[in-house]
Amino acid sequence: MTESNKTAIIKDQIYLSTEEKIIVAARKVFTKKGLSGARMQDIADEAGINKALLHYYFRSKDKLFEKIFEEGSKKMFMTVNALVESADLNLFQKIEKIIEAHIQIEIENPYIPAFIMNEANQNPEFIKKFLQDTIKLPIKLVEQIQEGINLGHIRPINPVQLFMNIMSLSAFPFIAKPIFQTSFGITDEQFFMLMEQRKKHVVEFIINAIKL
Amino acid sequence: MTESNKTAIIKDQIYLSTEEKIIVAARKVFTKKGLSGARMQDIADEAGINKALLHYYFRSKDKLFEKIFEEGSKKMFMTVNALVESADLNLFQKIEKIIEAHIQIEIENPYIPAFIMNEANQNPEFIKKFLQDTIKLPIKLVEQIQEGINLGHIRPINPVQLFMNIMSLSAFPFIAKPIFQTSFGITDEQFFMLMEQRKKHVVEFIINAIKL
DNA sequence: GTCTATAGCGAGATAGAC
DNA sequence: GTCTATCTCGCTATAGAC
Repeated sequence: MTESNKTAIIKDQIYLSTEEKIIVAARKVFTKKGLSGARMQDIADEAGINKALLHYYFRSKDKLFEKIFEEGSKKMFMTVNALVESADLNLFQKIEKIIEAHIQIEIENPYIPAFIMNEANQNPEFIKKFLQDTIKLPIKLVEQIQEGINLGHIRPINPVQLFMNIMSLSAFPFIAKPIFQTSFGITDEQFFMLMEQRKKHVVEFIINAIKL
Repeated sequence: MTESNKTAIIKDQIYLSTEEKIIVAARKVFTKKGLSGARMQDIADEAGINKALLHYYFRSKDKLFEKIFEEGSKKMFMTVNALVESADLNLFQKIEKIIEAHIQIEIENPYIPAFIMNEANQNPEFIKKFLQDTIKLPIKLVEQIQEGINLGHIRPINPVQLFMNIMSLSAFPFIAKPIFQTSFGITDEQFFMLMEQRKKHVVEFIINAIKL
């Protein structure tokens, strides 16, 4: 990103290089429309530049998509994974942190869960190769759950099912957002208020479900 | 569907009219690839017929897609909705029936949840118009939850959050199937065994979470 | 009702001027 | 680095023979 680049964009209020403008625009279009649904023209329009420039900065649509998918999936998985495998939280603390962090990230990036799941389903081979370093078995968490059962702190439960529950309760409302909004007849603002409340709700719900 | 039609297809073992073969093929391709990702050629190949025939039976790709989306969304929502709003089940029975039916339908149609959510996110206007008759506020269920709280049968809880929990715990694992399979390193068969177990697991999990 | 051939357009990608 | 113009191909859709 050169200086001449940046200064040319002051009219747009935000001080972004062309490359950054492309990223922002591509993020918006790809996360909404997916790889096959997105059009390079839409991204160019959104960025306020020409189609040819997209190819100048990123060789192809696929390359640009990979960039966006990588940053999106990293954002989603990295924080949660770190918490899932952290060594210095007990089980209940860990569940609380995971859920609060997970839902918070989704509030800030509501399109990402559906975006990732969509591409993961439509192109599993690509995603498996792409995410095999990012997605790991939650060994530490599973151990802690097993330990909690052995010590009689929580009910007997399949750790894998519990892990799926934690992820499901955090992520699904964002994936089903348009369905739930239609069903409940609520605005975006009301939906996000529900999700704010949901942080505490899901933590309590899970603790009540498992604790003895 | 004419007789000559049917008899021409006996070589395929299964006795399907051309129209039915198209539906079956379109269901497979659309649910996997989505509207924008699907190719009419792929559907024709899958059905063992020519592209032109697709247009003969269904005027356009969009029309064919609507057919598939409608049957898919109906299959998913109708049974669950009927249970949600049924008058002759108490709250605990109802939660049990909803979850068992929901997961069972998804075991039989594992691609449908991701299919519906994907299109709902990529084209919310279309979906809202399309599903506004199908998706209703779960009034009866919400009343029963409120009643359970008032009678001291269950903990105080936001009925809307509980409804989202029921749906999340049933649907999300199928949407995140490729992710979970990568994470756990399990086959399709093992995944479906997990989902069979999950029927009872989720019912118990929710009951434990809410009952006093 | 089913096929082959092709029209027609939209989209990704490139050439080349500035 | 950015633009306009254009190439090329793939895809939806239709025409028309059988």
